[in-house]
Amino acid sequence: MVTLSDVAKEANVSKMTVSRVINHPEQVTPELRALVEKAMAALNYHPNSIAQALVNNRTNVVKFVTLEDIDTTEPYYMNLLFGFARGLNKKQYAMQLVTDAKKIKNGRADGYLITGARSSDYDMFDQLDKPFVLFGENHRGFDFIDTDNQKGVRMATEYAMSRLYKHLIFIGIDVKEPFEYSREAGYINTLQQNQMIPQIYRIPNHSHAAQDLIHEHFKEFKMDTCFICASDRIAVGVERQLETEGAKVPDDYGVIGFDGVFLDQVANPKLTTVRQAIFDIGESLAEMLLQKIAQSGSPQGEILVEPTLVRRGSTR
Amino acid sequence: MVTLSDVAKEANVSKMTVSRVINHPEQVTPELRALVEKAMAALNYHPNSIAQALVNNRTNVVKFVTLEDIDTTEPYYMNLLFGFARGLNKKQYAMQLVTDAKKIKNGRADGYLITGARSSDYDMFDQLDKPFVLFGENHRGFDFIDTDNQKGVRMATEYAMSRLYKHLIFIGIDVKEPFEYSREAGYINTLQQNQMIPQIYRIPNHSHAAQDLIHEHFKEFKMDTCFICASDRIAVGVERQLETEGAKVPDDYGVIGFDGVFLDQVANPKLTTVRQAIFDIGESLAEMLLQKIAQSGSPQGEILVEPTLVRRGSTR
DNA sequence: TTGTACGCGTTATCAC
DNA sequence: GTGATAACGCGTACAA
Repeated sequence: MVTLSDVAKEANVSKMTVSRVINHPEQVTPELRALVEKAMAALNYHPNSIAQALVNNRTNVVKFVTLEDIDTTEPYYMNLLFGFARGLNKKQYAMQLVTDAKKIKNGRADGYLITGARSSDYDMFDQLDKPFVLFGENHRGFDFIDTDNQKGVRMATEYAMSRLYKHLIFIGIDVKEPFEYSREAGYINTLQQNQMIPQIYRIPNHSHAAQDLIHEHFKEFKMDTCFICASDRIAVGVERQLETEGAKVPDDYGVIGFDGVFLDQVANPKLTTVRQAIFDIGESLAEMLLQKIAQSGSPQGEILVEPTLVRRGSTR
Repeated sequence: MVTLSDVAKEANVSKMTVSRVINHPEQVTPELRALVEKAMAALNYHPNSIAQALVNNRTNVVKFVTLEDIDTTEPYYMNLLFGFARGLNKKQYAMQLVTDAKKIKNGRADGYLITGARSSDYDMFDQLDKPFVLFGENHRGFDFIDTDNQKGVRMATEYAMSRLYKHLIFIGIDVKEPFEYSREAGYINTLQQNQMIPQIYRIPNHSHAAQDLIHEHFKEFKMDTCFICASDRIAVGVERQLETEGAKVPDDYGVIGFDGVFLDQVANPKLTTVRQAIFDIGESLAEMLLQKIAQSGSPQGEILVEPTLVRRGSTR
C-alpha cells in the first residue's frame, strides 16, 4: 500500500507537504505542488480513507434508513438506493441499510438518509446526534429532497384534459402526509383554474383497494372519465378493475399513475404515469448528506425535482 | 466517545487487558475479565471500528457487485440486498453498491459479493485480490450460495402432475448458465422418471417474449397443459397471453413461475411459483463473506438453499 | 497473566 | 511556506 510517507520520500518533502497538497493546496508553492502531484501520480497514490476517518473522528459510513415496512416497499426504492450509492461512491463512503427505527443509533455512522418518514416519526429525529436528510417533503424544516408532487399531478391533470377526458377523478392515498397533500393540491388547483369541481377518493396504497373502489362505484363513473392516481399501485388496480368491468381503456376511461418505476410497465396496457427521477434524487440525497456532514450539520434546505409525464397506453 | 483507555481506568487495569477481554478473553483471568466487562457495560463502551480497521488494515466495508444491467434488475434484488445488509450489520460492516464491473477495484473494501455473474465474467474474478463469494451456481470452484434450482423445478413439475395436468412444458431462459441448466434438469429428470417426453422452449427473460411465444404456438398447446417457467417474468407473460387467447387459467392451462418475489403477486390470477428464500440467502452470503474475510480467504464451499412451492391461482 | 512501547496512515498544531 | 511532533483508538510484539 502506497502511503503519504512513500510519496513524501519520492518527492523529497515531508509528509505534511503531501497532506497539504491534498487538503489545502493553496498553502503550498506551485513548484512543490507540481513535484508532489507528480510523485502521487507516479506511485498511484490514493489516500487511506480509514486513516483519514480515524483522525477526523469519522466513519465514512452513513445509514440508509427505511421506516416503511419493507414488505410494502415499492420497487422504486431500488433505484433510490443505487442512485444514493452512486453519490456515496464518489466520496468513498459506504452505507448500512437500516429497517428498524430502534436500531438507528446502533453502531457508528456520520449521518443518516431517512426515507418513508411519517409525521409521527419526526419527534425521533430530534434525538439524532448526527446530520440527516430526508427523502420526502416535510414542513418541519428538515432538509429534504423530493419530487415536485404538486407539479407532477398538475401535469397529469392537464394532460388528461388535453386528451379530452371530460371527468377527472383523483384517487389518492389515505394518509395525512405532505406528499399526498401536495399531489391533491396539484389536482385541485388545476381543476379550479378550469372551473371544474374536484372529486377525490382516498384509499390505502394497494392495487386491490383500488379494484374494490372501482368495483363498488363503477356505475357512477361516466364515460370519458380519467382517473388521476396518486401511485402506480393504485393505477394498476384501477386499470385492472376497469377491464374486468368491461370498460374500454383508454378509449372510454383513462388512467394515469404516479411513480413511473417498474409497476407502470407491468400493467397492461402500460400506464401513462408521472415518472419520478428516483435515481437522480438518490444521488442528490447522497451529495446533500455528505455536504451536510462536511459542513458539520449546517442546513441544506430543500430541493424539489421535476417529474416527467410518460404517455402510454392507458390514456388515449 | 468512550475509548479503551476509559474502560481501563474505570477497571483499574491497562488498556491491553481490556483489549484482550474483547479479542482473546481466554488469556485473561476470570476475575479481571468480570471486572473489565462490568466497566465496559457501565460506560457503554463500543470498540471504535475505524481504529480497529486501521490497525488491522481492514476497511469494514464490502462491495455488493451487480453485474446484471440494473435496468433489467428484478425486484428481488431488493430482498437480497436487505438480507445481505442484515448480515453485515451484525458485524458492523458497511457496503458499497457497485454496478460497473470496471469500477470494482476502485476504492477500498475487504471483500466482494458478486451477483448476476455470467460465465464470461469468471476470468475477471481471478484478478481480484480480496475474498469474494458469488450469489449463483457456478462450477468453477468459486464459493457460492444459491437456491436449489433443480429441486425447485422438480417440486413445481411434480406439483403440476399431481394437479393432473397431462402435458408439461418447460419455458426456460435462453442463457447458457448453470442455474438454467439446473432448472431444466429438475424438469427433465422428473419427466423421465414418469416416462414422459420433455418439451422445452427457451426465450429471453421478458414477459413480452413469453407472450410472443404463447401467441405463436397457441394452437399447438393442448388442453390440460401446465407451463413450468424458469422465472416469474416469463410466467406473467405466459399467463397474460393465455388469457388473451381466451384460454382458461387455471382450469384448462396451468402456469407455474420461479422466484416468488413481488411479480408473482402482481399477476392475475396470482402465480403459483417456486419461491426463493432470497432474504435468507442474502444474509447467509454476508455471513459467508465475512467469515471468509476473517479466515483470510479460505474456501467456504457452496450452499444450496431449499425453495418453497407457493400454491395459488394459476394452477387448479 | 499482565503491562509497556510502538506502529497503523493521516491531519492539526506549532514551531521555524 | 515548510517541517517536526503529537494525536486519533486500537492491536501486536515483547518485556516483566
